[in-house]
Amino acid sequence: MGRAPCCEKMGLKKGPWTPEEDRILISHIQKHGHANWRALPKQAGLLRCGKSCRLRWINYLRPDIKRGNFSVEEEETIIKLHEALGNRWSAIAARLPGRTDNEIKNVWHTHLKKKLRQNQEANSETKPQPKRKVKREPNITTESETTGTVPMSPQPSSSEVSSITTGETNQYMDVKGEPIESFENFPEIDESFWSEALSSAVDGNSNSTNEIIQLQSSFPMVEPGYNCSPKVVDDCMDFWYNVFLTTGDESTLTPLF
DNA sequence: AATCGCTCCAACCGCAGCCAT
DNA sequence: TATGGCTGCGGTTGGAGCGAT
Repeated sequence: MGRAPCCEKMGLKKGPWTPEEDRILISHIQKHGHANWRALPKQAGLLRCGKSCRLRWINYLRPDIKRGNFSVEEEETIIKLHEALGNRWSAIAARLPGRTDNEIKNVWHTHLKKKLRQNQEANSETKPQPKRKVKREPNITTESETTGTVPMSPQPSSSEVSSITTGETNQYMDVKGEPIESFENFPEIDESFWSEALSSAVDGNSNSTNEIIQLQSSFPMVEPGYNCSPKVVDDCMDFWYNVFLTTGDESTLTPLF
């Protein structure tokens, strides 16, 4: 795929915007809108690339931008949403009116990550591990801090899978109570399904949550055993728990019990 | 007053995905 | 189906600001 020439090759300006450039950009967008970012700087008479104009507008000049420090409520919302959605800054920003993805990303890296780590350290010293394991995004763990990699939907660890076994024997049972030796023929679900479903559920898209409900009714979890793979069961439970974390609606926890 | 080190944030870079042809 | 153009997104960086020494 061909790439557009970069600003320098085109003789365009980079770096901080001047008040005059801001004024020109605002004035042009107010008069003509921003249907075509690539054509905009030329039309407006700015020596900037479209990308730079778009970023300046979205992150700084837009009239609905909320300036100033984040409130405690906003920070808590970001933490909850990040736990549920991972590094999907634009998705998080969509739920915080007046805040941009760039701003949220910055506040996460400068304040919240640190704050969360301190909380986790404090909790691990004082509290025993909860029985119900919450799937956390790996970028808030010590490991990802060092690697910097952020997979969206981490595979459950062996300990997570074993959390739904029949206790001390570590043996999975089928609906008849017979031991399951292999999950080879059990249905599996693509990881992206869950992240998509969670986004939709949080957005209030009932079609998506209906899909999960149908999935659960196909694979009941309240039987003496499970007739789907442990991973599907675990993902179902994590899905509802993440919806609860994001929406705060306790009724979403009902399918867990 | 000068320097150093750290924090914060605006802006850039490169890639992925969508859409038109 | 393949290709090219464009936008949007997430990761990263550079430098201004500020406090400590």
